[in-house]
Amino acid sequence: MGSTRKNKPKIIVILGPTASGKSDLAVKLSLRLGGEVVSADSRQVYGGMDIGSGKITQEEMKGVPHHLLDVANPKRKFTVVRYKKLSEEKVKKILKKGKIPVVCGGTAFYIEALIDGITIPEVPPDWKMRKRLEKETTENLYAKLKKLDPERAKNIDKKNRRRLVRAIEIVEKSKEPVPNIKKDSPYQPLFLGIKIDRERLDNKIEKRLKKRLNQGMIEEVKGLRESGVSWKRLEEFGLEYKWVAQYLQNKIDYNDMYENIIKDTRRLSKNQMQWWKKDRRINWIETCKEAEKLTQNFLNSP
RNA sequence: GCCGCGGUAGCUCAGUGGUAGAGCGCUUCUCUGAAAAAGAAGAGGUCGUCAGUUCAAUUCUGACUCGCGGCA
Repeated sequence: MGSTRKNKPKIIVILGPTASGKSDLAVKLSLRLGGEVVSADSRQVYGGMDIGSGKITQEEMKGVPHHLLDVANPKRKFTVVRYKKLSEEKVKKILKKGKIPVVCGGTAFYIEALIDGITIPEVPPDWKMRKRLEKETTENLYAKLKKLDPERAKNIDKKNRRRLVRAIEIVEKSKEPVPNIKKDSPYQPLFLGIKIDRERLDNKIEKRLKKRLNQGMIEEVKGLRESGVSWKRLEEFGLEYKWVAQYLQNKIDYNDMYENIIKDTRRLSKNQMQWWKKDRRINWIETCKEAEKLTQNFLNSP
């Protein structure tokens, strides 16, 4: 394993909680070392969702190419598998040009799919089947899975309906048990995690929300609705889109919208950290200098 | 000053004559085509204070105290 590792292409990953300043760092590093940014953000893949998802602007890119932004239509569902496929293609192209891919984003699952090369069963979602299964009680779903695939039933979260439905879907469509998850990274990654204390992050979250509201975030959501994105769909995107959609439907007042966005964003940042805190590969950095130093050492090493 | 309503978990509030619950927050955790998604577990309360009735009071009674509203 150690010997093949050297042949793997180098890739840089910038991660961190929402509002921690990942995009800026990605641009800075890319300029310094000739990199191109591959976004890893489950909402920024959608066109038209700019302000609410905090998409980097043309100006902020400072000429650094950015990928995996605006590659999907918000009316349709985009999934990890699609992300994995598209991002792998982009990374390959960037490497071919002799540039360094800089993966940057807050969607841990997407990063894992790309960097760790996890295999996801080749069974596309069957929404009709899911709708049917949704009607069953959680206990029934679990019993059903236990019968179909006792192995998977052993370690699945028994009360998580969404997971149960997916597992049943895999078994029923593929006629085979859910395969064990496999991880096989095709890359040699350097993980840079942005370290920021709770209080400072909370301040940034609130400041950022105010900025987005000033930039016309509410108008953006209104525009999406007018272009045919349903309220239900908007609410699925969560956070800004969910609460602004409720506000626009007069379900909640402005203040509740504001507070709920703050609340959910804080919760999100905690959940993101939960995902990463056990990953020993991540270098937690506080300054740009540290990042540059680590990057340089990484690129100079064999 | 009088009348009314209220004081229960960090917050908003349920509730019961046999020492208590929910939602949110908080802590910890999971993660196999929705992942900013979907879930799990846990820690928090001498039920405003004092006294009375009672085998037993957070629950009934009284006084006090604090908050809110109304009348003076």
